[in-house]
Amino acid sequence: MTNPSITTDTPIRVRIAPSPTGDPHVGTAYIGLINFLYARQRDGKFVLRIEDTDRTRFVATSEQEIFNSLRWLGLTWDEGPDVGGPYGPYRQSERTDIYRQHVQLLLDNGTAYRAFENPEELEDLRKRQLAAKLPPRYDGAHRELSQAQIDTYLAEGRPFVIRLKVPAGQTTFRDELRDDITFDHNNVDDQVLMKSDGFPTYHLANVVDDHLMRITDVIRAEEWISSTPKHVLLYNAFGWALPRFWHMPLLRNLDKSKISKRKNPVSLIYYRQAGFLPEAMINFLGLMGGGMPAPNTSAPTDDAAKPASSAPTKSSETDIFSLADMVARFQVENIRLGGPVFDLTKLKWLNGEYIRALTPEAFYKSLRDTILSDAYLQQIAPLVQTRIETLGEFGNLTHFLFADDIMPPADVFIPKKRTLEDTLAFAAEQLAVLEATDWTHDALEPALKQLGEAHQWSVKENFMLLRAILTGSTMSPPLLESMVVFGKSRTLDRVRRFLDTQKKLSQARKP
RNA sequence: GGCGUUAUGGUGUAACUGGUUAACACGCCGCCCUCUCAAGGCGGAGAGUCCGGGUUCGAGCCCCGGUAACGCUACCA
Repeated sequence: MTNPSITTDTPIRVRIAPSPTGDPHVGTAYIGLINFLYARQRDGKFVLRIEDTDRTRFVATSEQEIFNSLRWLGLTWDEGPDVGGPYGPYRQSERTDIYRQHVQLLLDNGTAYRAFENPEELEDLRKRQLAAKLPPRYDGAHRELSQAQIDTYLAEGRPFVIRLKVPAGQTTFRDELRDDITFDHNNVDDQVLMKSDGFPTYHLANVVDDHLMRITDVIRAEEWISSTPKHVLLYNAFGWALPRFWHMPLLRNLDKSKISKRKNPVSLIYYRQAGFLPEAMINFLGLMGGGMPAPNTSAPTDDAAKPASSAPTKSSETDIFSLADMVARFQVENIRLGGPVFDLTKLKWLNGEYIRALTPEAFYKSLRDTILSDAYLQQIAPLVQTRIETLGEFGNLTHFLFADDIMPPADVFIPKKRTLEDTLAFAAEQLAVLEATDWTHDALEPALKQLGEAHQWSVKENFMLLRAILTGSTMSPPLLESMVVFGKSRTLDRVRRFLDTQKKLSQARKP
């Protein structure tokens, strides 16, 4: 009864499917790298698909930033929204008809059904279940509605979702890195496949697209393991062959939790703007989870006989390698499954190695392309023109835009009439507002002022605190303009680091 | 709570198909070099492989049972 698997001679096709909901994520780059390598090593195709089915979280600039960041790292794709390809469109928002047709198939063959509850009712159900200490999941109330009832609801124009009808039993699937994994269907929810707005959820879109795009290997993050049974059920419901599944470990914060912006910079834009070299970044990602054998271990078997008077292996031979090296030697099946900590300290060391390896010319060029680019300097110049009397003073006022270790002393950042605690609490509020605001002067100003009013902080106190955090001083070029120039990801990182450091300081003070 | 996954120094990894004193790198400490700081060189501390059983002449690798961490548990992906 199980579907035939993808056979070994099917041309390899893999994909990454990022969501344009914010800054491009290091996790996307990591999964992208593994997919890229897998395809390149097998003469396969690497597809980029944009999963923009969640209208509520959609960020307009995000897609382009995803393109830019992946290209910056050298992870180029063979098919995608911008380069086209034989299985397009590659943007899910442009494939809604396809999903609608396919979900109709499921409705027709009885593997899916309409459910007419609204979000409030579902939330209610959830709360009741939680209160009764039951696992929160859909109770299947509309699983077996009569045709008459359905028609009535439809005639009323009542909104509905389409859910997967999970049968009794269990599903076992093979994870290429872990062998068989079994889930009892008691633990698989009747997943929503089509939202009431007519857009599919990830689960439906992902299966339909992977099949239609002839994806042979689904290489994605471990967080998807729990929903794989739903996907398998969907493949079965359509009568399609299963792809191979490879679930990669999740990148972690220092405390081992899933990597998050609260605890670690995760934006690829941040890394680019903060002056990390793409070669170092991609190298570092290649270190995560292993999979990269030492250069001489996989040597042809013939000369394995000789003792190979093993000279101490230099770090430059084991930890430092290029994307091309990875294509040549990386082995996905050797990936270690423990979640690797994304350790900035080692990334910075690696980046330093790459910087030192540059010729003086190349080093100068990379400075001029990034931290000292014409574009950057041109944005900065107008901010200081009226504030300096000799050109030599340029650095006095702009040093914070070129430095990475800004930390204001307490007497600078705490307003006269505020306590340390209040100030830090307010700064945390500022961070939350900044995270949620478009990075333009016109959006930032009202957002910050509104926050100040809500907490009875004067504009002066409000802006001065932020100024202190960003510049380390109470005197600087105009705050909002400076923030815009400095960029969202680096500004947020600076505020987060400030809060983090202050938190550690106050903890150290307590005992 | 339920389900799933994972587990080697602080961190990233290595250890052939069970085989000897668990290796390399980052970080940390010390020394050398040096006008300073880096870089570089040399050296050091730091794990007995999550815990408890078992199989075996022999277990980080195999088996059983725990524990912990993480993930999922949405009309998000």
